[in-house]
Order: sequence, then structure tokens, then C-alpha cells
Amino acid sequence: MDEILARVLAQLEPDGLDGEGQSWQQRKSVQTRIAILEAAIDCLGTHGYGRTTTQLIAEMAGISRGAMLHHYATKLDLIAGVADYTMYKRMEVFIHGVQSLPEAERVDRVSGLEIYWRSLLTREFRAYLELMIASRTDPELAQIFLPKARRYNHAELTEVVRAFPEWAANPDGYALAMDYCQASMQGLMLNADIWRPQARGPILRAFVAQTLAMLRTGALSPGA
Amino acid sequence: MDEILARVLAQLEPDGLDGEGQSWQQRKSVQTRIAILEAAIDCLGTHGYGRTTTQLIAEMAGISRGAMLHHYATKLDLIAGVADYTMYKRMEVFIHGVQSLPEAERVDRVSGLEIYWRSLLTREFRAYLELMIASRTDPELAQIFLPKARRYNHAELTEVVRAFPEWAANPDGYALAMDYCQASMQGLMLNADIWRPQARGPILRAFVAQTLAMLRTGALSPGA
DNA sequence: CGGCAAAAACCAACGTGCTTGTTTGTTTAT
DNA sequence: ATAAACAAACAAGCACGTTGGTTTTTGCCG
Repeated sequence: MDEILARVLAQLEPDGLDGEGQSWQQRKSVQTRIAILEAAIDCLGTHGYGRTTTQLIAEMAGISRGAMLHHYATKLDLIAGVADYTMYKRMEVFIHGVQSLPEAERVDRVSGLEIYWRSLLTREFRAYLELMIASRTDPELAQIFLPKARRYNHAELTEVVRAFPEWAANPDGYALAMDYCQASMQGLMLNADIWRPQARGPILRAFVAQTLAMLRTGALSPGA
Repeated sequence: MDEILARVLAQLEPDGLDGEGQSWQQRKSVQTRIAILEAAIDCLGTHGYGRTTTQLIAEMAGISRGAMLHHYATKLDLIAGVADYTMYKRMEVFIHGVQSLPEAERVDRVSGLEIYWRSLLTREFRAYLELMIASRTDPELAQIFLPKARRYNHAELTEVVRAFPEWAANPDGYALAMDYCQASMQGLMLNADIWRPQARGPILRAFVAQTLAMLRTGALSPGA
């Protein structure tokens, strides 16, 4: 099972970031590119897509703007790189998180939901969320973001399911469970700043975990 | 019951938009202001917060930019007006929608969820969502948006509950039900463009309706 | 092996277009 | 006449992409 998931990850790995390059220049290039992507992730997370400027990213990455535009010719090129990078990182973290769980904890205590929730608190998800939202109103961004997002989502449904053997016999249930987790947890994340008192978040998460467990055991079914 | 809800709405009504002004100029001013707000809503919905420009709003509203800045001195003033306006409109539509339901349909068939879902498909919600997201990374916007959003959310929990007498004896359950609806439906909305096939949305909505009904009847409880 | 040209990484300055808020002017209502 | 509604032009700032130039690495050829 682990090898299959490792192959899925390898297949999705972004291009141009294989740190194992031969020449010195190649390794340096990868290193700088990653610095740029990490800076862009921070910039997206703290300033949002609209106020993310090439100047700021370059400053955060510690290089000149000209140097950055050497690696990513245009801003959209850079954003495309960020999209690939964040999606890969998120999937990687999620898969590793689930794989590291003992089966009893994963199955009986629905810890997958908690793993997923924690993945929403990362810098990578903040950047991903900014891109997802912005792509709703920016046709140019949508053109590069949506295909990637759909590809990852498809991989999640057809491949990552192997990380959850308890769902193997019920692919429709797994799809619903995934959609359910994503929608409710992302929605919770968006409203967390508005809801008072803050305890409402954990209460909602407990309820979703409860219903999720019932979905898995068959006490609730998709078609009902 | 209807009078109480009407009073809640009246209490939340935005300032400076009472079309019943005395003088001709006052009525004209209100009319122009509403045209500006409606144009801003469209602009936010189609171009997003980052690309919403005063120029574009003025063009869409059919007046000059100078005229617009006479009614809303600064861009943030305008955005504040849009925030008030959209929140009011959304609550108004939701309350009227629920009130128009026969009790059997509201209680037995969980039609409140469908009403809420439809409210997410409106222009007003698109604009509201843009502001909510942007306020996460724009401190100036957060300062004017978050207090308003919290006020409306509080009103929803303490007042709008009267539109759902079946929840009267269970305020914690109502709060959870509302949070649950909002989080799952808003999350569904965000991911709808990514999920393929599109049938996944309705399936998820059916599942949420099912669990919501169980929450109301007590088959599932918040504290479990 | 040494040197040299090409390429890659990097930096700084320029020009264009856009956005915001101000200022000045014109018409219409009170 | 005074004030409000509306319009147009201006000034300052910002962001993007381009262009020209500098340093370091790489590969080739004598």
C-alpha cells in the first residue's frame, strides 16, 4: 500500500524541483525557486492574492525582482508554480499523516478528520485557498488553477482511497466522506473568525466526526 | 412571530437608504446610492475584491466617478456600505423564504437547508463572500467587516431562531445546526467548480439534510 | 591542462498603464 | 443665494514587464 501511494505522489511531483540535479547551477536554481515559492506562499497567506506583488515576493525571498523574473518570466508563471507546489505539499502531508496513524485510531476514532483539519491550518492551505477563491473571478487564473485542482481531486478519489482500506468496498461512500470533510472543514475555517464564542468550531468538528463515523459503518448511507 | 422578525430586520436596516425621504434631493440621493451599491455587488461578484475598481463601479452604475465619490468619499466607505447592504439583503431573503414555508415542509423536509443553499447562489452572497475572504488578509477591511458580520451572526442565533419554533427548546442545537449549514454549504459552494462529476454537490446536500434532520429530532446530539 | 566563449544567475533602471483621491467647474434643487 | 448632485481633469503612487549590464558557472577547443 505504501508503495502505491508513494508512486502516486511521485507521479504528481511538480516539474523543475528535483533537488538531485547534476550541475551546481541546477541545484542552485532549484534552491532559489523553492525560496521564491515559499515566499510567495507566505505572501499569499498574509496579504491575499490581490495584494501579492512581485516586489514583495522577491524581497521575502531575499533576491532582486529581476532575478525572480529570470526564474518565473511572468507573474502567472509563478502563480502556476505555487499552485503545483501547494497542492503537492498538501497531499503529501495528508498522506503521510494518515499513514502514520495506527489502524484502530484511524478507523475507530475518525482521526482522519483531525488530520485533514490540521492541514487547513498550514501556510500551504492558506495560499491554496487564496488561489481557489481568486480563480472564481479571474479567468486567467482559473485557466491554470482549475485543471490542476481537478487533477488532484481526481487523484484523491481514485488513488488516495488506498490509504483508507476501511473504505475499499464503498467508493461512493468514500467520495461523499471526502467531499463532506472538505466542505464542512473549509467552511468552518472561513467562518471561524466570525463565530463567537470560539468553542463553536470544536463543537461542529465533533459533530462532523460523529456523522462521518456513522457514514463509514453504514448507519447512514449516501442514497438515503 | 412575524412582527418580532420584522422588528429584527428593521433594527438592522442600513442607514441612509430609507427611500421615504422628504425632499426630492434626498430620494434621488438614495436612488443613486442604491445604484452604486448594486453595481459594486456585481463588480465584486464578477471581478473579485482585488480587481474591483472605483472606475468600474461608477461605469456600471451609470454615473461619473466624481459623482460616486460625492456619495462615498473613499473606497472603504463604499465597501462598508456594500457590507451592510449585502448582509441585510441576505438576512431579509432568508427570513422571508423560511416564513413562506408551510410548517410541515419546513420541519419534516428540512427545506430550510434548501432555502439557505439558494441564498448562496445570489449576487449578494457572491459579494459577501468576496468581502469575507478579503477581510482575512486586509486589516483595514477586517476592521469594518468583522464587527458587522459578528453582529449579524449574533442576531441570527438570538433572534432569527424565532423563525424556527421547532428549535425553540434547544438553542445549542440550533446554533450547531446553523453553523453546520453555513460551513457545509459554503464549503460546497467553494469546491463546486472543482468537483467532477457535478452530481457530487446534490449528493452532499442530501446527506447534510439527512443529518440535520437527525440533529433536530435528537437522534444525534451536540455533546455526543 | 588552460583559456575562452556561451549560458545561466542575478541586479538595477526605465516606461507604460492603472488606481486612488483631490481639485475645480457646472447644473439643479431648496 | 446657498447647498447638493454631478462631471472632468489632475497629481501621485504602484505594479508589471522589458531592457541593458554584471558576475559566476559550464563546456569546448586548442
